[in-house]
Amino acid sequence: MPSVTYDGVMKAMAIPTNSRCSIARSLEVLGQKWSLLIVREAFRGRTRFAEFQKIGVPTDLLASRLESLVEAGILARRPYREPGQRARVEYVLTPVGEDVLPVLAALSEWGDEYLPTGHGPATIYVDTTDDRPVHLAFVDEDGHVVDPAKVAYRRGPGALED
Amino acid sequence: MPSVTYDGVMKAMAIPTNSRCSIARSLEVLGQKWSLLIVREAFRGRTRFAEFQKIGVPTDLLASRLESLVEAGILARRPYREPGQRARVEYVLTPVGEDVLPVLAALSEWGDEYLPTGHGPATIYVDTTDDRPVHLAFVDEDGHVVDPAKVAYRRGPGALED
DNA sequence: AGCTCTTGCTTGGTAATTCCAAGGTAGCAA
DNA sequence: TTGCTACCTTGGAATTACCAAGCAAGAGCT
Repeated sequence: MPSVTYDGVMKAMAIPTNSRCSIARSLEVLGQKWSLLIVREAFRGRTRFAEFQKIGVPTDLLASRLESLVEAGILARRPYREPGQRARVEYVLTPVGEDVLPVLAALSEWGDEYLPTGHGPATIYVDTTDDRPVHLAFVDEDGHVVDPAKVAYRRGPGALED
Repeated sequence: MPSVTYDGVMKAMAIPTNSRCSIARSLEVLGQKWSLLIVREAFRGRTRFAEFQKIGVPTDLLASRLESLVEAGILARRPYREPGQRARVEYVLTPVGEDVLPVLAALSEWGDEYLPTGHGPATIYVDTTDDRPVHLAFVDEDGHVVDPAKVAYRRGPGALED
């Protein structure tokens, strides 16, 4: 598993910003057009360039986004060779990439709630041990679910003035 | 509270896509540059144009994003008047907007984990009833926390053929 | 060897989006 | 009437995204 650091990503991507806000930092890699949809496809088991292409992303952007996602440690290039075929590379989720799932789930739940299609959710999240549906929630340190309306944003140790 | 529907948003925003994927639909409004950072500021209690400007968003984009967010029902325009001042409008989170918090929390937690600054998290999430920290987790229908590594993506009732 | 096919990208030109600096407007106070 | 402030517009340059076409490397076929 690659060691991914903020400075490392900034240096490699030549991004000038140095935001103290982790949302802003996350969005620098995940907030570009198509990035999260590519990660979504990776969660669906897609690994190859041609498979990712099916979602409609232009090929030049796909190449560029795959590079960024590999750079950020979300995807890893893995060589493979099918019998009688040439060696190729595929893109697989790393543990870092697997931890993006809550972001996808949060967007998914919000969209299903407030931008419904009338056909029901296209994707659901399940516990693979028993196939029962799960959903995102805020929990306290004891693992008890907390009413989201009671949850608020507070300044942490890394906050700057203002 | 405004009634926000997918078709309503699509019609109002003249967006041609009609994705079955709720992630893609959410990203049409929340995935534009600055949108989520503006919502983040709203959670920090910012309400006015000049306050939002401080995060560095160009004014023309800010005006445009505020309009989109109001259109999507995430923010609401509220007239106000300070003594001896003219009447103005401010932008406040609606219940729809408050439900975007898990998206911000998910991005925040991922960024703090994998793109750390070395100064600790700039923001934390707390239960306002007792000020204890909370975090996002997948829970099953009984409210029990599920190991995220065991959670997977499945096709739901609204999924199209592949 | 030569030809074709597929996958995984580049490249070149155009369209859309974002950025930046400047200006405009409405009301209030002097 | 002349500022002043908050909230935007506007024009134009820079960046980003899109689209069609092409290219390179290896495998299979003849």
